Amino acid sequence: MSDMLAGTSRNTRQRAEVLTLLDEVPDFRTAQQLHALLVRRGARVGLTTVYRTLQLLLDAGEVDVTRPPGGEQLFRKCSRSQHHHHLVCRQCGATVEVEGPAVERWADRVAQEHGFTDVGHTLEIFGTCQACAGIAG
Amino acid sequence: MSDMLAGTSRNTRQRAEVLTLLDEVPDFRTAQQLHALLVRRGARVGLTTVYRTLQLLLDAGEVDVTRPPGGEQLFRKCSRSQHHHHLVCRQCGATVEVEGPAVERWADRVAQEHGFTDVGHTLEIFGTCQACAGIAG
DNA sequence: TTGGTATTGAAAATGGTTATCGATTCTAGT
DNA sequence: ACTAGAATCGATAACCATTTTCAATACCAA
Repeated sequence: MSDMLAGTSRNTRQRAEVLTLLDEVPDFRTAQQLHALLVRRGARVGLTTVYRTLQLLLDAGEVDVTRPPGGEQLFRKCSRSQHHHHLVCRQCGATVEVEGPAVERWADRVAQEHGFTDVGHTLEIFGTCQACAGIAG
Repeated sequence: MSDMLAGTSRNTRQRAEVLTLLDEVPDFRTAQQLHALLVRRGARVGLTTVYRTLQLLLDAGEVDVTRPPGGEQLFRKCSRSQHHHHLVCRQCGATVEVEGPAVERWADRVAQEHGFTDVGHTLEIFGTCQACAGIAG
């Protein structure tokens, strides 16, 4: 697992299980879904530990989180660590990483024009992917 | 209150109180904050009713909702009913309505290119407004 | 006015997420 | 290896925003 976390952290079996799973699942998933997947494959990891590890990975910038309108938090280990956004299927969580340099500039400019500082933004695109449209279309 | 809601709905005192308050508060507020404001001014409205009325107004497209990372839902009656986005102060909820036609087109094009249908997006800019920066800057 | 129905709201339930805390496990030092 | 000390685990309880329940009430058409 190398040094997934800085400072005083330990490489435990549980964290390795969560990291391995995240590498295998390409879609956005809830913490509870990830925990269920771990249990199903026989990995003995508590739900609490899944939440904690995801929070650690979030702080380390190793995973992304998004929250669809009316839904719970979704986690995903993205291929790129740089700033980007997502196109996410509402049904299955299938994800496409997208970049929008023009959007970044636009958001920063708008905020600056109104005297806002310490600016950040959230931008996610939600829809139904081709596979899910074919099933329940 | 006129016909704020279609179909079988009634013009109750409680709904009028919530609507009046929303017209007076220019910033994004949580349901609980709005309820507290109502109680403070002597309006006898239950928290449940505030939640329910906000949901009705949401369905009717009369109020907007946003959810800052790690926070609860924020509600606001916007001046324009057409699609737009917000620049919101993390501290006080001060809000600026903004439009980004280029962003809309970009989001729809990206989704279409990947075969997604029934597409929507969330885009909000969060920061610290000038007033709050002056207080705790 | 009156009857039927939508609405209210206090209280309880819900459900995702976080805190507790004793048991366990890793790591460094010897 | 052994041991001490700290980090981690995880079952359980707590948290808290939001929703549901359901009996009492308020609205409105006739």
